[in-house]
Amino acid sequence: MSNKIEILLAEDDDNLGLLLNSFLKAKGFNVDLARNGKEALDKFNDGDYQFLILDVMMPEMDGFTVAREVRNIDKKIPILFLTAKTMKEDKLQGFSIGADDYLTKPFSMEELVARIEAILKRSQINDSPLQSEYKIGSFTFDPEKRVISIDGKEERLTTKENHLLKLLTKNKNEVLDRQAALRAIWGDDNYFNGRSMDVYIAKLRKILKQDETVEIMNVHGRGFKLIDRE
Amino acid sequence: MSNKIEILLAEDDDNLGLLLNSFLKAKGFNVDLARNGKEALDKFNDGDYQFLILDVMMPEMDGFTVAREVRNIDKKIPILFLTAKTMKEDKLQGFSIGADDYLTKPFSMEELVARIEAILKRSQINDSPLQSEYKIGSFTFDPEKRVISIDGKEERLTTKENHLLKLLTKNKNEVLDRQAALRAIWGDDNYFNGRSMDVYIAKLRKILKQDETVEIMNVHGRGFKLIDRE
DNA sequence: AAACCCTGTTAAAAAAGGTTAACTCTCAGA
DNA sequence: TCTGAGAGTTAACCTTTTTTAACAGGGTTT
Repeated sequence: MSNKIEILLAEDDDNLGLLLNSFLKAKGFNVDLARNGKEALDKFNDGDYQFLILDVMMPEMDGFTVAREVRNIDKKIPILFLTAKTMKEDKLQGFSIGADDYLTKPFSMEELVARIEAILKRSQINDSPLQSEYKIGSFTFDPEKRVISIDGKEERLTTKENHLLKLLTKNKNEVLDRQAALRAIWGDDNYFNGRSMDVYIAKLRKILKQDETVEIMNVHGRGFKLIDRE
Repeated sequence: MSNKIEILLAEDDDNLGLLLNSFLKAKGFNVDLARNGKEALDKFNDGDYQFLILDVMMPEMDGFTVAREVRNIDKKIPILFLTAKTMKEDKLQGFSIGADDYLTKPFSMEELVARIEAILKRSQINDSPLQSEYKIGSFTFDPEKRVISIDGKEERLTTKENHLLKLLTKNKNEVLDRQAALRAIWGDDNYFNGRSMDVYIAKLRKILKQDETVEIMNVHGRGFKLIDRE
């Protein structure tokens, strides 16, 4: 774990992809390259990125679709779109999804970096998620280590427990959409995965019971809300 | 839950949005940023804000429309509009909807804060809803916790019960418009949702029966009125 | 007062969620 | 290779929440 910004770059054109990759790395970012939308989404769900650069046109899943999925579970992460087209409609669609910026190919490397830094400057001021540890009531939760601790006692979390708690935590005091969580963790929101998730909610509740000010509340038909009255 | 003023800021221009967001946070407000009108309305219906700042021109749903919907269920919450245009007509329309103030872009951050504080000073004098708890007769209702209590006895409310009671409470001793409530809670005011709401009214009445001075009264063809003779 | 729409209430059905335990699978260590 | 622990899923059963149905009144209008 360095303290560098983790960027997820989704670009299907290998020439451009690798070029951007090495350039951004040289500029001091940590870059992870995905070659299509599906891969990008998978990586996002697994990892813990601070920035997304998405090509709009990609095989498997286009950039907008990726962004929509991402926005369901993370309202704040900056997203920058790359597109070959100048189309206004695309632009509008992008912004309505919650794009932070937009770059039309071809563009210069310097311009890209400038945009990234501008966005980071704006967004970093308030919420700097540059730490891998989160506070939940008097718990400390480290999704990287997959450990939650209270009063010095550490508890190891399983992959699924960890992932679910991470999503809840990112959406602390807001509703985590049920379907979105299922797609992010299980990849599919069928009936059985739903039941499985409920089982994990029960497990997490058992852990969180140690602090009265913390609670996972159900919002019927919508999802769950991690409440922290600390 | 802090004791800061909760501001809902609806602004589609990310540059301005994030700038305002961080500036207002620095000034000691709690700010929630919505990127379009629809999102703003959803957040408003979910949350519990004390102040609205609405950009007039936004995708999905413009600021005026948001304000109209909001005013249907909350007559008092201060609304400040932001607009790029100097148009008098807009201004008039804004005020006719019930705007408390109006700011034309570009404006200075200081000016915005000054206006906000002026409005708050005016409105706070009468009703200070700076607590998340409401009094209804001898009940205490906490919509955040989804709990209503009397004589030390707590009762948990379901999502729908809670939402409906919250709307009634915000409109205590005033008529809560039927259609408006349906749109806010169910998203749609069709026949069945209407009947469903009536069922919830019955449930709430059963709870509120414990205090003689409290009553949910029907206003034929218009809606319901939570009466508190305390 | 007849017709019509709106509301009140209760019960039943349906959908969603909570919990526990059994079952399956995988993978590491004997 | 066998065994057992740990992780995850499925099953079963139960409770809660929400919707729909059914029936009974009220209020309004003509």
